[in-house]
Amino acid sequence: LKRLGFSYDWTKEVTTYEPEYYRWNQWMFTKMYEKGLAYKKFASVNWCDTCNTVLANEQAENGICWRCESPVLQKKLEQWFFKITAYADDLLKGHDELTGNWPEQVLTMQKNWIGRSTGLTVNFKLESGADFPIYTTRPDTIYGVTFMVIAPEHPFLDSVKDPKVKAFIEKIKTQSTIERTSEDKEKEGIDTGIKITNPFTGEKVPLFIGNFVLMDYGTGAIMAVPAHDTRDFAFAKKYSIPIKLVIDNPHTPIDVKTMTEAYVDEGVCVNSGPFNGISNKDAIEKISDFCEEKKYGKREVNYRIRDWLISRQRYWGCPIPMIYCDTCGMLPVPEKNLPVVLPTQVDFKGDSRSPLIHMDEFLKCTCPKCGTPARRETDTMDTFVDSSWYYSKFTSPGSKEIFDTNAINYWMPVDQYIGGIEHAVLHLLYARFFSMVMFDMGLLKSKEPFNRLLTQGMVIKDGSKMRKSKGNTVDPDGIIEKYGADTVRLFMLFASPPQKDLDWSDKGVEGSFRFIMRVWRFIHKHKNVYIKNFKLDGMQLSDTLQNLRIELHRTIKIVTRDIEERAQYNTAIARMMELTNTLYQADEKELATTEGHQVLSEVFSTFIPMLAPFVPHFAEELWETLGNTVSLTTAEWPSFIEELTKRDEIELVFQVNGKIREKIQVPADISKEDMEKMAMSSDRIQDFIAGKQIKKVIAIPGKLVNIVVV
RNA sequence: GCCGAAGUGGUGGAAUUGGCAGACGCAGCGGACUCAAAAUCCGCCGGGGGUAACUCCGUGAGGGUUCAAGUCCCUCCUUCGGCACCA
Repeated sequence: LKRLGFSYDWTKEVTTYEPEYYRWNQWMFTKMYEKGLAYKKFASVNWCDTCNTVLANEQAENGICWRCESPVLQKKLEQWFFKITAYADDLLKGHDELTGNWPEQVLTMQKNWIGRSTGLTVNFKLESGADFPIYTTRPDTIYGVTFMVIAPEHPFLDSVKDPKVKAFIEKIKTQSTIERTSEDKEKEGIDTGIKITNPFTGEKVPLFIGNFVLMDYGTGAIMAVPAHDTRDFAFAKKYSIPIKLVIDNPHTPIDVKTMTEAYVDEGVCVNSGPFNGISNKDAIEKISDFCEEKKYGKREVNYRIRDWLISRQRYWGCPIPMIYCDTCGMLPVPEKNLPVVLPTQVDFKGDSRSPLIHMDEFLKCTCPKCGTPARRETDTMDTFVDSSWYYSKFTSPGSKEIFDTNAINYWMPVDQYIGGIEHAVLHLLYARFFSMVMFDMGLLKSKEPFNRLLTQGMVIKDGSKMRKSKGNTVDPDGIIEKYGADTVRLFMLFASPPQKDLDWSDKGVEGSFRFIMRVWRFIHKHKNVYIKNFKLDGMQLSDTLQNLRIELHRTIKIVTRDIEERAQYNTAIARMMELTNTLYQADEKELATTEGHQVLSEVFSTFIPMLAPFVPHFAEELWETLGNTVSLTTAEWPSFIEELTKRDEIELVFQVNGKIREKIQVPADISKEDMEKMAMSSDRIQDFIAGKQIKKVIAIPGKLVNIVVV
């Protein structure tokens, strides 16, 4: 990083493994515990056997551990969670603010991950008269229910006696996540013999256990409408369950007997009691109203996102600051006793458990309430907790409180954040959640942590992402040795826009080196003409010099926009290469005049600062060569004169029927009428329109004239 | 299956709101300089036809809108990414 000349402010460095940093993790945790945003629950969780720890949903990618790529199992364990679901709506609403400044792709991924759906929770009835609640987003199909399905893990099934049913439940429970969600997942189920009553129709339908119903979404049980749901249809066919049509295709009526797949499109309600004849779209609202009036159930919002499981059975991490007392129960460590320091003198026993469990000096403590012996929580926090708020700690790394108020209000939110797309539903979601929690605690003045986000592409080498663990990295030292650090910087920025993936190749690195050397030679050749306080006001310039000035100001404008607004550095560099080409093509005799010296002085005093962010060492050296004594790092970014970004003459294009037939040079301020006249009087245009009828003439000022003939 | 992004010369990639497709590089070809080479400077560089002026075609494929489409709309193909029994 140092050889490449990156400008980090190391006085703001923070280190997440230092107790002085992670004490604030613990402080945040206790605050969140007080607010009910951190809680412990016994739940089925993702477990990685290789890492010997649980994982968050976001970290169990397709049933594979994100760190070691081994299959994830489900285990029932008591674990700590952050209640990110309480912020699901805020996280979604915040997207409005981010639209345009965050890549659409990231917003979409987060939106899908949060997975908000609106529907109806309906209480079906057991024979005992007790409620059997289900969740549906398709109230319009409720008259078509022919069976019900419940998740194998559902506690409702604990009382089931039938040995065949019990055996089925055990079989499904032992399957791994991958087995249960594999590609050729066959829907499997068994009839419990229990009958459930549909409050809308009074019909009694069988209750099945199904491997495809998820315990932790909705109520863990569903109503099944085979006529209008693909999964229900397949299940009904397999177990010979009746199918009842309640939405008909208004164009070609459906015959239930000959149906080969569920009808999932829009249509008209049939067999639906009072709702017959209306469109199913209207029926969604009408049936929901009816349901609420009759007190069968109520409208509800559900989310796909799960609470963030943050406990880890890893030793290396920030200890969760909780104490267990036999008399007082579970208590957070009081603020004055923070941080709970992770012991670094540890003895790894070689078993799968955290060494903290064997360390009495860590484990044993006194209850902060009653003073009797108690023990500490031995789980540590997910490392993603550290990175969920570090950006705000950068504002005041040494502060006694979590943040220095003035500093945090000055710096936050982050103007420009940069990261990989792989963090779309991991770090970027967690960081937004934390930022919102900190906002609600009054720590931050903005809800969103990052105003603008740029997701840079991956660097690909030999077909896969360049990474240390793959061993396909390219060391820049070789190229630095040969061409210098600035060439490496320039080349990488010039190769492609930062958002795009880049297939690494050093082909073309010569071009960047050549450009730098071209600039070097030109400036050294003319360094003696440089006037510090040049004065171009009121000077009459020759066409060549005026043109050079215009090119300069256009370049400043474009480069400024490419950096500030577009983050497209390759085109900024291309533009500076063009300016260099113009300099080389300028008449040496004209450059040697007094006016020429003035113009060159303007060029040098703006071009070099423009180069500085790309090639800082090189620019600094040239700057000094010109006799400047103050470093470029404190120089102002060059400004441009808008008037000088406009050319006096422009090239006008004449088209006949959309095809270019002639190009001519005209004054830039030519009127629309004159443009048309010139086009009409052109000999070449006349050749093309002679004897034809002119239908239309389109003139776009400053651009072209198109004559439409038939 | 659903959602999203992308597809432009030999090659990396350009192209404000629809307005000259291929900027700027790399590779290649030619010229100048040199005893020669390197470096440098200058020029050419999508395809077909034509001696030439010029002309026709061309942004994954096929349609459409428009005076005008790489850009907008529809259908499809390919690649990459995300979600994936979410009821």
